[in-house]
Amino acid sequence: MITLLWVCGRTNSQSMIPADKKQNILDAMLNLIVANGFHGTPMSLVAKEAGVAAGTIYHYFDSKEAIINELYAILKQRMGQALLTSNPVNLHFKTRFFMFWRNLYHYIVQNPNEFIFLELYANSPYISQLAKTENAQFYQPVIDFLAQGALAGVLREMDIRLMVALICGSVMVAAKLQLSGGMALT
Amino acid sequence: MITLLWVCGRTNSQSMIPADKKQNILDAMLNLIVANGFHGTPMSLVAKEAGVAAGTIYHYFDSKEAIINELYAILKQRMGQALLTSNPVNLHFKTRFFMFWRNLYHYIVQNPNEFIFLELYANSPYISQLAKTENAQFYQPVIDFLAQGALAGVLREMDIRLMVALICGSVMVAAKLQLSGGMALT
Amino acid sequence: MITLLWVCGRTNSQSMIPADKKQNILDAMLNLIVANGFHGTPMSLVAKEAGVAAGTIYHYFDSKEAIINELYAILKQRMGQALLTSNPVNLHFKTRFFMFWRNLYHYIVQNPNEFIFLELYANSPYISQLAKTENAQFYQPVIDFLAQGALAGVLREMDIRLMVALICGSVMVAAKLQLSGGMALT
Amino acid sequence: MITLLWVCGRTNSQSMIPADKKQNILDAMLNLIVANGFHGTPMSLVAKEAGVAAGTIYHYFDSKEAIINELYAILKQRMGQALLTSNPVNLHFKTRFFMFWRNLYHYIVQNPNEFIFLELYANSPYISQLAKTENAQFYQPVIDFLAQGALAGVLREMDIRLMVALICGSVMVAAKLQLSGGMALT
DNA sequence: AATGAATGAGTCTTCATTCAT
DNA sequence: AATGAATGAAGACTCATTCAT
Repeated sequence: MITLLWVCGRTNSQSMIPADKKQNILDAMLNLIVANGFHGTPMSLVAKEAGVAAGTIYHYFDSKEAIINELYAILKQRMGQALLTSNPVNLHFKTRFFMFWRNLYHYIVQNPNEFIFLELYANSPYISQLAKTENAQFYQPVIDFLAQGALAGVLREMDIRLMVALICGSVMVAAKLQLSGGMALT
Repeated sequence: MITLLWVCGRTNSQSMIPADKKQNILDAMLNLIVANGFHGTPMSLVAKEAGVAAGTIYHYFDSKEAIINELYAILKQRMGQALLTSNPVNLHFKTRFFMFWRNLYHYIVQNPNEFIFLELYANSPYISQLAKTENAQFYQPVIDFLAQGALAGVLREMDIRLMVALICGSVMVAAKLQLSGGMALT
Repeated sequence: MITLLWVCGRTNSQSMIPADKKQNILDAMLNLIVANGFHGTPMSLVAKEAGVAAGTIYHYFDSKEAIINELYAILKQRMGQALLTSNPVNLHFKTRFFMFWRNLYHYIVQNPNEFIFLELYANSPYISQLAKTENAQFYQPVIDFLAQGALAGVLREMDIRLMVALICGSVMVAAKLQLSGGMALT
Repeated sequence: MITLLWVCGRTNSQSMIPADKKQNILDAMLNLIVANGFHGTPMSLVAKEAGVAAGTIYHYFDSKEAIINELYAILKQRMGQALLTSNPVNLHFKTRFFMFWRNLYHYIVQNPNEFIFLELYANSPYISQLAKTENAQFYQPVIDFLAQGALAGVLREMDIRLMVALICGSVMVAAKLQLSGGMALT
């Protein structure tokens, strides 16, 4: 007997290729966490948003925390790449400085959810202290850049780390301001 | 016969005056939330840390959320007062500017838990949007100050809000840096 | 130093005589249980409604259940007396029959809360089975009356208990109908 | 080695088909509520009685109240159907009258728990007022029947609602009497 | 690989009762 | 006698994770 039922019975997820599923899970987790926070995001909701069954998630990830950690690793790298865009080493120092500032600013404004997640993650006691240590590498490209500038005498010999903090802090707050209020930066 | 022994014989919780209990609960909540996050802080743990029974907490607060909201209101006010310390209106503008910066910096470095809580709260989806709107008054003293400077021509006519953001952002990041690393600011 | 504060400080309950307090507690329990049910009536609410402190209740009663049981005993007796009003033994049988019906009907309509409480109590698994056995005495006057009628040949020799049930059932339902709907009985 | 033990080794709940589980939960709730009342029936006990885990209940129902409401809807319908058994419209009026009486009586005597639950529910402040309004449809078949009789002149033009109340009240009390005492009705 | 029903530990909260004052 | 703060055992419900299908 031939039946068409299995055709109709196929859910969306049955036709999804595995790579899509994993990506869908990560996307769902990102958006839900930004909207509701870590603990406001039950796995059942992630499953629904990703279009898979709850149990399926555990074929791709070991645990909820594992998803979040992987998500963090991916987004951290994406942000790092964004910082280096159009910023070759051979450019003038001042040019590169503004380029960093602009790149970070645009990344945040154009990918607010990713940035909000990174901040949530960095501030959250949810993650292990180990992960926080890695966090130091977060701004490594900027650190390298500024260290180079210091050697070249452009920057005073003050603590490079403080510079990084001041720059990044100002960019973040400026970007947040635009996101929340609608003020455009020139 | 007058004796002081009864003072020692009283159990911990019985000897606490009500004001102490409420304060202990707030303190316990603050420290636990900073250590473990909102959702990593069960009421049972707050009770144990505060030295009271679980049910006792509900004589002083309506709910877990009510404790957190009250804590936020208290800390927001404390931080606001810290900003205005030694910062009379009749001082020179530049002097006041640095005073703001120093006050905020010192407040954060000396009360890291309070500051971390305020940031957690401000970034958390846990709190209502209403509370977030009130949050705007957070930096009101700084806003007022800068607006005044703008009128006096010391500051360019750029958006005051951006200034506030840049200043506060830089202070926060600098303070965070000191807290995490041990770098002293001069 | 003379102070008037103690005058103002006196709460209502301080000036209450004990008999009043006990009565207030019973009244509060009755009305609250009718409105909210046994389990919807916390002792704290009874205390507030009665105008006494929570702990005070335990000077007059052993427990919540004890209050309810005492309340039941009182109301059962009041209803029994209402049934016998203007119903002397020497009246004509038929007259007495209608008098029972009327008395019960009026009692219910005029004291709906008391009647509702008696029904709640009788139907509730809250009370012990022991109390339910005593419940049989509930309609004892009516039973006695009907038994007498049976002997006199006015009533057929059918089960007196069935008669009681039929009469009481009809009265109750009729009274409930009036209470809920506004239909007057002639 | 082939063994049949795995059949026995299956736990109870795993071998249950979903329909059974839902039914078991409803059955457990019915019996426990009749025995202990609404508030004397914790979900943990329902779970144990139904042979499922506590959390499982919440796959089939939204809340404790939802179970109770669904139970009520089911039992109300069952009782309504019982009333109409062997009671076609074309029968003689008097015959139908007795049939109603007998049907209700037998339903109550044969399904005492169901009936007790229906009464508990109807009298309980546990349920919403909305549900109580629907309750009016409870005796709709009887109301319709009596209205028809009134038109036909068999019944005096007295309030149909009173009639319904009197009949139902008498049946209920008679049935209760039998259930409690062992008196048989002829 | 995919499902989703099932689990049960853990959460916030309520409340009858006690007891120091 | 009276107070009401304090207690802590339960209660309803959630949710990360497992596992038979």
